[in-house]
Amino acid sequence: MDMLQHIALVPFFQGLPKEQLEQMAMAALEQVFKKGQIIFSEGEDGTGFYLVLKGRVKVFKLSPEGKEQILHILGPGEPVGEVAMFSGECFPAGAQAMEETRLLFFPREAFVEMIRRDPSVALRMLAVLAKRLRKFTALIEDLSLKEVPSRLAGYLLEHERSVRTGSCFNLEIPKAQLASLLGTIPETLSRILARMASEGLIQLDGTRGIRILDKEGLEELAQGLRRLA
Amino acid sequence: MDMLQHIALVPFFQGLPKEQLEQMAMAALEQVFKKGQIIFSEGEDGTGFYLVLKGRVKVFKLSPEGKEQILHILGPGEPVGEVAMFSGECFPAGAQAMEETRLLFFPREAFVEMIRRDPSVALRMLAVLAKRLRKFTALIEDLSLKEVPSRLAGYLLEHERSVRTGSCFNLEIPKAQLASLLGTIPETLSRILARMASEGLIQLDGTRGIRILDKEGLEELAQGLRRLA
DNA sequence: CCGATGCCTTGACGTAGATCAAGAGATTTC
DNA sequence: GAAATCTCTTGATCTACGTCAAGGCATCGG
Repeated sequence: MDMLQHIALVPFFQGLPKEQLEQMAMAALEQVFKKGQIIFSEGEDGTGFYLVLKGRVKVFKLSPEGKEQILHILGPGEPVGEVAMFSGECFPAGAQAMEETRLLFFPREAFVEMIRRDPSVALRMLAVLAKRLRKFTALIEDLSLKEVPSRLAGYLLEHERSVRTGSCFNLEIPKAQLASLLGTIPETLSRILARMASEGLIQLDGTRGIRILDKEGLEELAQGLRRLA
Repeated sequence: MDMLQHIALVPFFQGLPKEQLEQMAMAALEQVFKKGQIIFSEGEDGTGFYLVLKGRVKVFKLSPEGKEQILHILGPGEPVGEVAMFSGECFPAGAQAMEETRLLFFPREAFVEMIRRDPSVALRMLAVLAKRLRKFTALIEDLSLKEVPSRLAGYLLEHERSVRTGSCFNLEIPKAQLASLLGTIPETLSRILARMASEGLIQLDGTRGIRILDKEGLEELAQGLRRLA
């Protein structure tokens, strides 16, 4: 599949005239990253942005003591590294491939030029950034106003639709990563999953399998209306 | 001072051709809010955005139990409520006037039209959203990876330049608000200020006065290289 | 098939910070 | 200028969660 095909399939570019797509395809540079490879590090200069074609990328912060907070996990069709590009400063966080990942890199100039030709591209990007701000708002709320069981319940309800097998589903990331996404550590996550299971909210099945037994209960937990015993 | 004058002075619109400014001035609606008045609430629909002319606005989240987390405090020249407008969903947080405040309201359509006429407006807005994302990243990092003394030290260093009187300066917000901005509560903030004072890092002077005695010490604290005893 | 390496779980313990409660200054109001 | 209200401080306690340490289960290479 050639570059133009790739780009045309990305929701972000849907509905754009063919010349625009061709122009972007010309400017784009495909890059492949192996699992665990660093895509960029906090503090580096951003001269453009990436678009995920395949795989998953985590964007994260590290504390001096080595604790990690995942800011978001991005999959196919989502842009990465655009904040540095638009604010004209360095990357505020690092990015790493969580699995074999293919990315397209777009230099800043090509993108700015595209906006000049078709301002609707700007509106799309504004919508993407606005959605991202909304997600960050939710994360801030979680970290500041909710406790871990609440956050976890929210996550489970949101990702119920992940990799299903039978009536259960599988977490699509290792538990250590989930802990880092929820702003906690693996030990705590493990304990809370066990408590949820013992209260009949969920059923654990092997390392990654989870079955939701009491959806309402989880929803109450997520909203802070209920607490674990 | 008429509307056009106001708009022309806002950094956000600087350098735009006169017709554009006139167009925006036509579309803008001035609104005045008293101290404490709600500008919009979480969950409402956003049909446009606001620009602060005078005063200060806080954007915040509330927990079911009533605890507040301030997301940011916006002053003259800064836009408010743009996330809802661009993402096409409801406001993700509430906004309230912290003092007598004058705002300009711009309906969504007028702004979109402006972008079509001059795409550079979109780039400015992208830069604003990107900077905001960066600030949220820092807040997430604070909440997840730093402890309160660290966050407070960072705040003091950033706002040293606020309202100065002599060699001290005054906090420009009440301590309860500062606590909410740092993701803690007034009692904890009070205790930590007292500890900083007893360690000779700062000197407290009345209700809002603060003098920084040991800037390096605060910087080490902010970076997590040092801890309070 | 078996040891090794990495992920996950469980237990005992420590601590930052929230909660509850009471008082001390400020600031406003009439 | 006294009363009332608001804001801040300080103390005693509680608790959610992190830390440290050890053991259980997987998956993988030989």
